Amino acid sequence: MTLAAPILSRKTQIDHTATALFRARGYAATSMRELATALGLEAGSLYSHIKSKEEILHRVCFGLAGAFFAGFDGATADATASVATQLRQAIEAHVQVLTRDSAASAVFLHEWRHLSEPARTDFLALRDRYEAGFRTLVARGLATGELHAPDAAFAALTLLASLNWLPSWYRPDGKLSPDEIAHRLAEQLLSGLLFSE
Amino acid sequence: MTLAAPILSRKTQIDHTATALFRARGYAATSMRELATALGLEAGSLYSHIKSKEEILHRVCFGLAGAFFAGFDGATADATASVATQLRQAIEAHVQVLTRDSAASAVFLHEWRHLSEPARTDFLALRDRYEAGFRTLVARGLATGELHAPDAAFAALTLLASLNWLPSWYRPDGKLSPDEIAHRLAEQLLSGLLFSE
DNA sequence: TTCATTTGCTAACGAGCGTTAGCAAGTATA
DNA sequence: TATACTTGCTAACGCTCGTTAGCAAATGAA
Repeated sequence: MTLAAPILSRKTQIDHTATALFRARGYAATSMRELATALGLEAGSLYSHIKSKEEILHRVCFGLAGAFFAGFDGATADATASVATQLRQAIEAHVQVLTRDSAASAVFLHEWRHLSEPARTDFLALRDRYEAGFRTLVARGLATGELHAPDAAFAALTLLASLNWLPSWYRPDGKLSPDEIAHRLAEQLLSGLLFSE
Repeated sequence: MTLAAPILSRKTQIDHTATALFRARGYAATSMRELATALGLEAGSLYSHIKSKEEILHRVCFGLAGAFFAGFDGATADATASVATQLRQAIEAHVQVLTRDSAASAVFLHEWRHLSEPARTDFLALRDRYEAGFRTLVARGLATGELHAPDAAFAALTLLASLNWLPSWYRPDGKLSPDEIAHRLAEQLLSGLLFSE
């Protein structure tokens, strides 16, 4: 019997390290040689595990899209809940993904533009579909009278905007826990949408 | 007498075109040859007008910082106005800068990381000083009881986050005018901060 | 033991990068 | 007309880029 197998496969290690570098320096400004050095390898060795630099970016972007969708679906699964409750849970789920993997989130939010076609178009379609989920939720809230806003699309965009800036300042060792951040964000954003709190 | 001098100096044209490219492709992924081609020049010719690629980025980032400060100072000049009014005007001023020069704003918000030291540190200090202006305004509002929030710093950060996502989706030919956008954003964000509207 | 797989190395490729030097034409000033 | 400045060109520099080929050592399965 050998020692325990590595917890993470080499490929996964590459993805994680690359994500951190892409976040810190940007995709275009991160070289494969930097990435290899960060992993204690030579540049050429990376290609025993991956096919290309862009493949890593692709995996990170689409992987996180999946995480966001899973969170949203979970938050809105209970159709008997009020729209306000569903929206609050969707916000909290979104924030949980952002904080659980903030580096990947930053890449997801900012580096997707370096995907080449057709991946780039596919990605934007996915992102739009996700935003549409929030849009629809807000629109339903307006219809039932639970929420107030001049325009559902505008309100949904602003809401996601507040959330998506989070990876720019969130630090895992900050004084607020992810749950507290999620709760406060939901509170601050919804009390602007809800009739009298 | 010659014809009217060019409205924009060659240097300014370079800055504008570079800003658009930096926004669309990112600083690192924009080559000087691309920039030259977009201006109908050869790459080497750029250096009759500028000293380096980074010099352009520096001018864009610090120029916009100046614009943001000017807007904020104008919005908060009247010390007799209520804090809520000052904050609303500061939001509107911020949005006006973001919409008036949305490409430069996007560069300001996302590409500053490619500044090398010491410019990068100087830039971050400037940005923090600007955010502190909002932080202080919100804190004063909490003190006077005009605003409610669990934490001034957190509220200010969320507020700016909502605004700063704007260059990601704003289109000058969209259905909402900059003024309408500014007004709606201020309304949506403040009605979450103000006691009963 | 034999064979295939995994993992990593060295060396090199063609390409593109930011930038510079040196030159030439046009324009403004004297 | 002479002088200086502006603007732009061509050609090239040293460098770094992503990626590949070929080889070697270690590992696991048969």
